[in-house]
Amino acid sequence: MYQAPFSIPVIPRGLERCLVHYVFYLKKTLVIFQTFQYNRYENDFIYAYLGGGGILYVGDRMATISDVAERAGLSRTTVSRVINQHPYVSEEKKKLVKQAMEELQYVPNSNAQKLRKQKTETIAVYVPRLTNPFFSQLVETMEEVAAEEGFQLLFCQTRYNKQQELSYLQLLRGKQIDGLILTSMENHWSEIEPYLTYGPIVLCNEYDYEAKVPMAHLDQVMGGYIGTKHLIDRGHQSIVYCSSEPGGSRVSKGRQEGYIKAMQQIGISIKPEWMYTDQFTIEGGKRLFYRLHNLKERPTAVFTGSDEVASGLIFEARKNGYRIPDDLAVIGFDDQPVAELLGLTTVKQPVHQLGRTAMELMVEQIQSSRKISSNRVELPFELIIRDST
Amino acid sequence: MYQAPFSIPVIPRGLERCLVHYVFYLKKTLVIFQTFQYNRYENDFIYAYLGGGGILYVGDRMATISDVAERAGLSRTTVSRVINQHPYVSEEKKKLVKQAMEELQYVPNSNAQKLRKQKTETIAVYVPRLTNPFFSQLVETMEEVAAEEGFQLLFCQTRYNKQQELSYLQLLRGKQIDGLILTSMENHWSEIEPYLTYGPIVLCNEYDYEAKVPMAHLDQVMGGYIGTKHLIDRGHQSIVYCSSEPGGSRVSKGRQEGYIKAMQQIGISIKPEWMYTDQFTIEGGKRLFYRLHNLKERPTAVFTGSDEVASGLIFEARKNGYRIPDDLAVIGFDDQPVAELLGLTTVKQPVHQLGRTAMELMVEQIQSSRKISSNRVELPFELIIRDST
DNA sequence: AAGATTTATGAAATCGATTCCAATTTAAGG
DNA sequence: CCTTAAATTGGAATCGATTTCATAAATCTT
Repeated sequence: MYQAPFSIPVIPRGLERCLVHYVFYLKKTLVIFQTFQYNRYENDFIYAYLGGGGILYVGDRMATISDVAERAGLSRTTVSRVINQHPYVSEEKKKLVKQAMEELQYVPNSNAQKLRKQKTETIAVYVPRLTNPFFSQLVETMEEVAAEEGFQLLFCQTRYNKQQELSYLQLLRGKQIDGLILTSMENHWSEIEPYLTYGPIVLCNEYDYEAKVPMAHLDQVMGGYIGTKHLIDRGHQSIVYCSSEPGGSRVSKGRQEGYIKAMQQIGISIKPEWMYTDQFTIEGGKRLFYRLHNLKERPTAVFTGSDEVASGLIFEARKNGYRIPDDLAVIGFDDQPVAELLGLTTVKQPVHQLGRTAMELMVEQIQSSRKISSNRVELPFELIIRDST
Repeated sequence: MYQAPFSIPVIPRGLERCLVHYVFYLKKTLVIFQTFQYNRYENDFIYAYLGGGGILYVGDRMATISDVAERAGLSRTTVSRVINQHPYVSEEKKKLVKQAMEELQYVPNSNAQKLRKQKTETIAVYVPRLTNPFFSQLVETMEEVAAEEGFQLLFCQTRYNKQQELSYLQLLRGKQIDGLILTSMENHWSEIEPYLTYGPIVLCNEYDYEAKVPMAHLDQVMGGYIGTKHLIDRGHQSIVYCSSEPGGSRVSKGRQEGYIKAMQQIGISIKPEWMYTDQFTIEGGKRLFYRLHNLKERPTAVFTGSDEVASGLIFEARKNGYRIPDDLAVIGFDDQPVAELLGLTTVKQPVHQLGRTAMELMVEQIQSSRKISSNRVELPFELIIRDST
């Protein structure tokens, strides 16, 4: 190993960074060797800069509460009291502190606050994927409500992945978030329940009657029923069901139950080739069309679990000369913006209300310390009839 | 004030919570008075429970690194080394530590880590609003890349609000995030630049040639030009321009510039009533239709700054008996999923690549300590011709 | 075999806030 | 004017981790 031909002074902590930055700024190469073993891995003093350009911002050390206290000639305690709006601080000192904060451009280090206060003012939202307009609307609303209430939103996509979902649950244990909203559930509730010890969980859209937690959702059985019933009322008998969500989600199970209920009510026995549960995108809708198209006995109507699937299906059907709804009636789900544009009959979900309610339940939960209630809010569906049925 | 008829023992910190929880569990009412004045506001000992029900989870105290150290019969330092995968820990002790962590279900408190390490592994993304599919796609991709790289995503909507945007910038100063990605900019760059001292900022979609920060964006002038040129090539002369973003954004300015360039190239002088800059939703597209419909001299083609506006416009036009593109040609922007469904000609933005590039630039920026480069990545547009022109 | 490295470990300091506890001053009550 | 309660203030402990610094044991070098 290279042996420096001169003795190297110990560089005080903090200074070494500045040195490197300065040399970087001068566009020179700097190599500092220090032989103390611990430097090797804990704070690597060996730097080499090998070219390039750009402007370097070496930030000043951020002002801390101690700086403010010193400048104001008061104790940290008093400054903290001003920050947190405690009573029992005289107007006079309050003004001194505020001025010092202003002058130093002081902003409290939120990690220190979180550590000490043991709360984070952050709520995580788990969504399978964001590009589904249903979920992006949900998240948009939730962010709005959270912001109103002074909370931040940590955003996670589970990508319909069980393992991903479980790994994100660790955020609760690591005290990184105050609470968790699940908009879908890949794992069984019993897998998730233990995490309640570490903080509140709220279900939104997704639901489970076993779970003793607040939830905002819709009666999916009713949703499936309403949609199917509408198709039946239009005179259809051979109706295909295609759900939007994979896995063992209650949501899709409920919808399917509603479909079956409606069909049985008029005494139609359901053929196995009428059930599809693996499509949940526009592309999925297109694929669905070809599957149906190739059936010996083609259905006359399709109940889809999302407007995305419905639009893909209609798109591909039209391309193949089908007239909608005469050759094939299609009903969607959600009432996404695209539904209006395409004249799609659909079962409307009150997304805004859903998101708002869930977030409000969460905030309430957090603010009422650790009391866990199982407040269940069920919102109504609405059938929007357009031209596709 | 109520005077307790007996002396009340001082309740040790920590126990009081448990007491309350236990009494709650028993569904009794408990009132604890303590007369020490400080309790009044700093930690309120006065509880009263007045009914209700539910299950109470009184979490165990979370295991800390000290607990792990004690159980393993080692020091905190060694445990920390195992957590952070430092070398110089013998296999034997490593196993001891891992076992202790397992047994205690230990998860490090991330706030303590952030405080000590002075980094948060969290990146904030500012988006004007999420329900615009362009932005939701962007965020989806960014979250994916961030997750790959081990970062979390804090999600903020600025709602096209200058003040909101500035207030969110404080997150950087409060060390709550390692970096910030802006997908739109309400404020002038000079307002934002000072915050660079506190951490890296990356521009995505939005851009500003003055800003010496990494950015991933598209040549919006070219985008505006390509779209307009296409309409001109189709034989149109009276072309209305409608941009998707309000405010002084470079993006819309650039696009407008491209439009003007294309028009001037063939010697058409632009009428003031051909320029609209305040519509950016489906509803906005509908409104736009009526404005155009009421003009004495109706245009034959419209260049819109987003597929949303374009679809609203087409929807309303068709409702009023227009044939597209014969009576009115419309070109969109973005190539959102809806464009294909509606057969909308559009200027496609490579959203995935845009989001991925921006996030990669950010991660690189964070990992290369504080070196600030002005790496600018410009991605290409693509014209997608369908049936609306 | 002596000196120089490398490996391995832990006690104590530190990150930047809040909370506890004690002490002092001011106001209210009788 | 004395007693009691309320209003102020600050020093030290604490939150739960990482990093510094010191020191000892094992391994190389020559």
